[in-house]
Amino acid sequence: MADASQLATSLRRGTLEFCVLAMVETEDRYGNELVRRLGGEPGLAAGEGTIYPLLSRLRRSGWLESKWVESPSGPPRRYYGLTPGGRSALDHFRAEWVQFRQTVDRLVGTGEAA
Amino acid sequence: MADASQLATSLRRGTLEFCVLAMVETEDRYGNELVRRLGGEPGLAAGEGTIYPLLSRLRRSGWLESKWVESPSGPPRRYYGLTPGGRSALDHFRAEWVQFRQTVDRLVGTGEAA
DNA sequence: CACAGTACCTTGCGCTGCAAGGTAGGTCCA
DNA sequence: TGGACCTACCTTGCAGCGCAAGGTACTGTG
Repeated sequence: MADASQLATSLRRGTLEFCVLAMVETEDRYGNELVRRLGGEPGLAAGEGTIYPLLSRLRRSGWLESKWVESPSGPPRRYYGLTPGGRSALDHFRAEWVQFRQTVDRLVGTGEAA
Repeated sequence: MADASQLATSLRRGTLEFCVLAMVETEDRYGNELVRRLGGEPGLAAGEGTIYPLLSRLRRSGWLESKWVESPSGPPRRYYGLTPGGRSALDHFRAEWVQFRQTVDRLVGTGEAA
């Protein structure tokens, strides 16, 4: 039911989309680039089958906008950028995340007050 | 898609079960008690429809054990306690959580190190 | 006895992450 | 030219979890 990989998967839920928003906050990025970058993040690695549907959802939600850009070598890329709505959603998440993190730290005790 | 309540719901995913494990770590507790206690935790409030199936899953996983205890007033209660397997799962989660939390903090930037 | 309160559980749904499969354009080299 | 390989995009079907809503049963009170 919840072995090591399942654990990481469950933790990702609901957080991944905001990590993606944060990654395109300062600079436009394209799908495959995000897959590679997330692959290097411990606990957040996600494949194409996760990222592409996620990007589509965020686009439909009006949080991301995209534009096609020719690649210097290879097929064209769809670059994603943050919309004003996406920025405010990200800000909202940041506030919620801080509170959530504190609650979990206090409840499960990260080991400092055991 | 992901408004305020949806956001909190998604964050809960995968974390709630370990918060429950932590809550019965030092003392046996029963279902309704856990529902009430979680109700007071910001970002973790969960109803009966969430907690009871969760407790059943944890029991089937061998992480929790339960015993029926007569109540001084009202129907009997099913008290839950941590098994050795549950304790090791909780320890595993603690390690995973710290890493995950750090990754998210770094990626989305909680504002302190922006 | 009816009613309210406590405590347990189940059903059906929606959302999300994922593995697997599929399309198409570009590059390289023989 | 043609085939192999890479890049980059997207879709389908499945599984798990949280949840609202609905349901059962026991206890105490007026």
